[in-house]
Amino acid sequence: MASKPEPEAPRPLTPVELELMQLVWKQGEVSVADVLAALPPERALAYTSVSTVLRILEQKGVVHSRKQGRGHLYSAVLPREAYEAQSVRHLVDTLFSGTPSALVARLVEAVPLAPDEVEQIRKLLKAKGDKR
Amino acid sequence: MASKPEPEAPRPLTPVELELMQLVWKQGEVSVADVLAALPPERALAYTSVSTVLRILEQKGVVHSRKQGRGHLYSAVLPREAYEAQSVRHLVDTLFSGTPSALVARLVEAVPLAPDEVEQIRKLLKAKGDKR
DNA sequence: GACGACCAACTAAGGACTTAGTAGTTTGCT
DNA sequence: AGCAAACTACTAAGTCCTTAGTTGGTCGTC
Repeated sequence: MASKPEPEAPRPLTPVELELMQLVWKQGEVSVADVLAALPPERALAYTSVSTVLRILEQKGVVHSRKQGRGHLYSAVLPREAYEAQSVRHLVDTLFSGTPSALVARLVEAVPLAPDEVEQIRKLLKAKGDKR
Repeated sequence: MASKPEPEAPRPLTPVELELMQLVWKQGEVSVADVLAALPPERALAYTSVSTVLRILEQKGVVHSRKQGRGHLYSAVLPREAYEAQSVRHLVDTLFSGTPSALVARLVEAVPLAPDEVEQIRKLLKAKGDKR
């Protein structure tokens, strides 16, 4: 059978995994050294730690690696947008009983919104509203 | 000094903790048996497991307990709205570089929005926009 | 062809999370 | 007062997460 490739348990990324993924998403294809260099100076992880986390991310199917010279180059399999979508959905489902407007309600009251942010959101809705 | 009561490390709730908190928030003041009874039938946790998690939540300062008859009654210290706000802020900060509209953009494209949901959100924005 | 630098895989240790058992205490009832 | 049921605190086992060391392989250079 095996008709569907199985989205393979979209488990949320752990904090460190997310931290490194941010850099992978930003840079496209990276070596361990690249990631290490891109980390803020106060975040002094060991080379082997970064290497281990990247390997775990590969096991989880979040990144892919190809051999290059001495080492490997890692690149994202899971696009950033997909992970963002998955995270938002998860939050709506677990905390806002599946009601997106409840999330937005909390957002506008809990986060200081600049006027242009409000305008931005309004445009998004307009586009959505018109499209149906 | 001790001028501020310290929001005492708003660490995110773990999955089980959140699951039980949903029931505490819904029911107001609950015993272990209440929580156990409110769990869906397919979620067969042992009495002692629920008891343990509630005790942990108390240690973390998320709930408060008072003695009542044989056992304890637990009630939320952290209001649901506060936790919702904290969660949304966390998501905006970690994944959307502090840009709320980016979250909403992802939301409207990733979650199927009913027309009245769109209308709901629009009203929220209107209220916000007018207020400034 | 050997050496030094770089790199990956394995391993490990400490902590947190989940689940639940055991043992001992409290309570209500007879 | 004594017993059974209910309840709590302690404890523990298994898993995952985070961090990093060790070991052994690979590559470019002399």
